[in-house]
Amino acid sequence: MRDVIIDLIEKAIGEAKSRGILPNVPVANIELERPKRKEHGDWATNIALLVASRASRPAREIAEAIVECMEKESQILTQIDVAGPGFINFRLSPRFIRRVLFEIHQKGSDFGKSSIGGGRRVQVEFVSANPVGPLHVGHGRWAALGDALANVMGYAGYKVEREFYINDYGSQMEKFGRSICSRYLELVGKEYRFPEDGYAGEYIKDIAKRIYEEHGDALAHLDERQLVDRLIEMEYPRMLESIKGTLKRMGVEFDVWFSERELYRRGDVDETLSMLEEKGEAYWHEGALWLKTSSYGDEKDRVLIRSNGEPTYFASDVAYHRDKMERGFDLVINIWGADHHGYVPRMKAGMKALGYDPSALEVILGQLVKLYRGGEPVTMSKRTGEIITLDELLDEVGVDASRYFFLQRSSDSHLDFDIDLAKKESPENPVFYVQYAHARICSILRYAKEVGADDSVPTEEELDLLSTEPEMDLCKKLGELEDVVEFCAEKRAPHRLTGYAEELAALFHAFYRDCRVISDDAALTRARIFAVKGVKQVLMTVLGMLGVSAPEEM
RNA sequence: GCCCCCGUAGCUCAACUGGAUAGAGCAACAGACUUCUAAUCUGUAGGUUGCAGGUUCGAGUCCUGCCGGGGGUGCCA
Repeated sequence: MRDVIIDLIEKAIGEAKSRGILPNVPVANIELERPKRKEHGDWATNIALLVASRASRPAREIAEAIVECMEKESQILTQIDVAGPGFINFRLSPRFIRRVLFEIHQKGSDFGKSSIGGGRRVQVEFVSANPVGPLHVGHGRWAALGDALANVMGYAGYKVEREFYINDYGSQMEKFGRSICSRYLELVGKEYRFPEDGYAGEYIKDIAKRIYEEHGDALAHLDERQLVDRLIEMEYPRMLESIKGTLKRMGVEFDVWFSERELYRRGDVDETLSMLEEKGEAYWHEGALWLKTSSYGDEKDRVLIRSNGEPTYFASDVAYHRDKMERGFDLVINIWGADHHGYVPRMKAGMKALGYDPSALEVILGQLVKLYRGGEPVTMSKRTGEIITLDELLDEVGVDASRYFFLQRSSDSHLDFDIDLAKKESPENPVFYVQYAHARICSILRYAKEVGADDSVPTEEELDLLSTEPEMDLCKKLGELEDVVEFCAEKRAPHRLTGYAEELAALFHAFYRDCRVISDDAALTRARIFAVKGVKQVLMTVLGMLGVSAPEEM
């Protein structure tokens, strides 16, 4: 659609130049946009304004010249106007607008797909929580975001893989083991100092209690090192399973669970580090191995191997990203919490040091989530007195509302999550508003079946009966899906999907009020059932990308 | 100190990356149920886009400097 009009404009400009009514100046890329105001038509371009400054002639004059030379394409366009300072506004023919319904009918769930991604292979790595504790609410936001982004990019023609990186190696694991060890020995009645930076959460005590119940004091004879290792090996897989369970419950499925240990086991870390050393990108200083990240835009060089011989998290991360690149992804997207923001230049520098294009790595930094209940911020769980876990939130407000709320805002602004609102089953709650539109459509279709209404595909002439404003608005909005998908994919901004869903739902509800679907007029009924089915399909598609269910009845 | 993000209606946010009269939802106020789901709809009101400059045909958007909020600035992850 867009391309067709752009093509017409290009031809018109060429024609105007050859007729000499347009000065022969270079013309920038033609941009078409959907005007905010209805009076400005269905599409508009500012090309005359851009040309005007180069040609030093009034923009309106340029615009007139372009319109003058435009073919009158009556099939698609009914009106071309010059407006305001020199915009050219296009109005689509009603028949063309309604045709979207045939397209939806034909393509089904493929309607809205775009090929803008060109089949490029993209990996989205997200959540990647340390398996040392339950997921918290912030992880929920990244889960919803990463999953929806992967969905929408898939729709936009990318080949997307979802990956979870498991930090099952190093100091976090050690801390986890020592924390449990301490709680366990406490139960056994042995003296053991709780690690200074250990995990203080109640869940650690629960784990220790369970171990005590299962094993009694049978483990207490082990020396500290053995015991900690034993506890790590026993408990981190369980924690990981529980994390997987929570994510699954949210409807998030990963293609790959990538283990940090595996990197070490395969020798990837050593190999990567010696490679960097050989290339002269890493050097030894004061007993530690440093990567020359400062020569690639980082503030200073970073340590890969500490002077105590232990590799840093950064070391395995460099190896990990090398592995990602070697797997042949064209683009790798990492979703990190905003507190990792200082880590971005370091990682990008790491990419350069390895010899990869740092623009193949994109990092989305997500801002934090604040929960509100009764207008008051909530930080702690009433039940446990600790940070609210994702599972608790899912218990309270459900998966649909959680996912929808997590996705409502741009990832780079703070999210205020109103628990009371998310639970409300009323139109103030956007999840219910959108889902209700879908349920209402299902109800209409059930009724249609009940009264034996003819729901066969209408002819184009019958579809012409959809001529009122609510009907046309609805069709126009349906036609925007592909644009929305492309925007969300290219800007990595799936939150715009929620806005689109709400707009579509609002137009449907307005249509519902003004246009009775099942009536005595068989042709009109056919046309309207067809329209309503189109809306249903698009709502399903959008809710599907958001990971929110589309209920048949509510 | 330096770096990054944010600041738009009472509240939560948009604004298609520089376009036309800055838009939605909620809350407020006034209306609409012989109806395919009123879990809905219609209307009214609400603004010096944090402040001050600058760039140009045109700025919420770009540049500079302030102010306020958040995050970062480890041989932590």
